[in-house]
Amino acid sequence: MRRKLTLKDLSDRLGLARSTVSRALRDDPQIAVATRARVRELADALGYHPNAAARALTQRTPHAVGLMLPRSSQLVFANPYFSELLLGVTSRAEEAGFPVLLSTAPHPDFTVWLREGRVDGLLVLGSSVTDADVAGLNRLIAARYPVVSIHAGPRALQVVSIGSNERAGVWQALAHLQQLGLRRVAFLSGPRGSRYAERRIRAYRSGVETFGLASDRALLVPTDDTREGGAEACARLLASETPLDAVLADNDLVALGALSSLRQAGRRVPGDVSVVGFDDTPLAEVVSPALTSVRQPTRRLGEMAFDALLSLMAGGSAQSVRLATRLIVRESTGPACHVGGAT
Amino acid sequence: MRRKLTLKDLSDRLGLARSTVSRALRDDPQIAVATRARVRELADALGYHPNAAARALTQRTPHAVGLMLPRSSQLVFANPYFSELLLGVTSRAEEAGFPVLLSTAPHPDFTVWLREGRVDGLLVLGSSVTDADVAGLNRLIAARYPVVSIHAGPRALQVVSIGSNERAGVWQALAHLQQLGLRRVAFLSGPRGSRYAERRIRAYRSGVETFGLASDRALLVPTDDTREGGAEACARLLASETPLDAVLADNDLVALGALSSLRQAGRRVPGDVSVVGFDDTPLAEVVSPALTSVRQPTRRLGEMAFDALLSLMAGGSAQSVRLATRLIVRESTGPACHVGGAT
DNA sequence: ACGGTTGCCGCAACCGGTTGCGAAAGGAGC
DNA sequence: GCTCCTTTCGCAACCGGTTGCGGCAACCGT
Repeated sequence: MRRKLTLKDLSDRLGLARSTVSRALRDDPQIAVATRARVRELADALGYHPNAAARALTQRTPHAVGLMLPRSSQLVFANPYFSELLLGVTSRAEEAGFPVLLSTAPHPDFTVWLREGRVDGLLVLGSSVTDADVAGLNRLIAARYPVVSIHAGPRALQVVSIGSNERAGVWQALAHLQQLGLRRVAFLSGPRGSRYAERRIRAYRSGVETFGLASDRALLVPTDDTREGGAEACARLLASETPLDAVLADNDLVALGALSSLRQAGRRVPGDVSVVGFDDTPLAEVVSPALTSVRQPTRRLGEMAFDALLSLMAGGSAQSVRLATRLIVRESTGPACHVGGAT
Repeated sequence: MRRKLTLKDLSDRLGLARSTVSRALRDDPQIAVATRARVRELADALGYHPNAAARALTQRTPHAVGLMLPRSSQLVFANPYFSELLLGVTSRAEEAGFPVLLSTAPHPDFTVWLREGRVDGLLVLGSSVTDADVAGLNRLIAARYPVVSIHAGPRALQVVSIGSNERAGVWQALAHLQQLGLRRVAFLSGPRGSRYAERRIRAYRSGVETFGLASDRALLVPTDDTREGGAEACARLLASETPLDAVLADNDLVALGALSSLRQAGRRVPGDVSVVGFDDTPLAEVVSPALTSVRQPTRRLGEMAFDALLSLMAGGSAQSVRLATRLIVRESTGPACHVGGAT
């Protein structure tokens, strides 16, 4: 039973040629209607489905798109942000009838899929592209393989990227804090060295300058972008006794970590320290105090990335896009209020 | 440039036969070492990779496994529980060198992948299998296609399933609440009609009886398993003035919803009402008060499911498994304390 | 009744690899 | 110098479909 049915099996039973059966199944008008019906009937009865590989060999039809995840997939899945992104991608992919091939494999392995024709296009998470990956990807892109990056990757990566305007996002947060009269704003950034984190760090630095906030090296603390990392970084910051009015986190998870460290240290939020997250994941409104966060149009990002890829795969062109971010103000930010506690 | 390289291209350039080139690339000892090197070199230089479809045609080697998501993929991605599951699956899949094909397509479409040979095995989420899907899946299974279900599906589904002992989980929660002296325990269940939800409802009912808790139809409120649904259901429950000591939620999201409704209604947690979640997602420890929750070995579930599938694909056998759950007690449950508020 | 259409269908080549087997080239042994 | 055995390759068939084109029968008109 497990034995695969082939066209030949059908044609033998029907006393027809393979080609005839093939055409009949594809509703070729060349074949008499009666014959078509007869073939279709047997095929249904036997549960026949043409072999995908064989069909792919002649019909150069699109098959699937690949989504390349970072090696540390744990990071991805732990962050609801990526869930949202994935949702955007898969929802569009479903509409287009494309399965999504997921891989946490190292990039080189993955790009092979493209060359092998297992996938017809590649979606990469810009933040997960390392310098070591750039060359391989650039080669693919130069060879006109469809590749789209979600968020910009390393500068050297010559790829269409769909991202949000992170610089503006950081600035929105800083402007908000400045308006609240907060000057000493720490940034719990992503891991030092990643282009992605460096980009936001630059945005933070220039923002600090632009808005006339306190510039202090001690206020920049890298994290590993996890909640635990955020908590630990924030705890270290507090332990260093650096004066602190507010914390801007690289993502919501880090912000949650900061919240718990602040609570442990007995600092009130937002009375003593305001906290701003990034991404505006569902977590933000769940936690208490509800998190002020820079909203990215995350799902839309996933959708647009897929659409861009689709266009590329169809032989068309696609442009890089920077979507706007928006600051969602909730309870975790507010003016400093030196009532209760010390003084 | 986009023109695909074929074996023939290589063989022509090298003045060798296709077969020789093919063998050389696969390091066949039949081929002289020098020749192998020469071939490999050119292949590398040209960036040649054999076409996956063509290769699949002759080598009946495993290619990928499919993960069948429910139609409402939004639900899946919104729940960190599934992220964890996915992490388990993909981490194992990566080790095994299997890409994971994701689909939110309706099941019939998906099972076709299996028949077409696009995937060599299928992982389904038991909770997302509808009665309409059962027949098709059973047919596949009867034909000895490798299928593994994560959590048990409908009773009629004859599939190997890897799940947790949900009945025990529900009982653990109820036992805990009983020990706290709480008798009126509401259950915010999953959607009525789904086999999955009904299973837990049965567990709840029998648990209520076993532990001598209050049995009241009004205490059973179905939700759609989202946070909003949980909030709304809990609000309705409160509005109905049904006396209430504790709430057991179908998952952590629902529990979070309940928390916010309770807060809005001015009920203290756990002073007035205790809340227990299910799944013990990362959310549980983030929210305040931190959520007591029934922990499922979620990631392990994903891993074991993949392993079972792998075994099936290798022609071996696999057994259904029920993993144990564990109650993680945090701040959201405690003895009733009628101090502050009314009376 | 006969040449010409038309409608259906089958032959065979092809997609891009893999593989069994036989043949040519080269070296060893005598 | 002539067998005989290896080593190294190439021929051809095959995997399971798709497709160009040609053949055959039935049917048409006259």
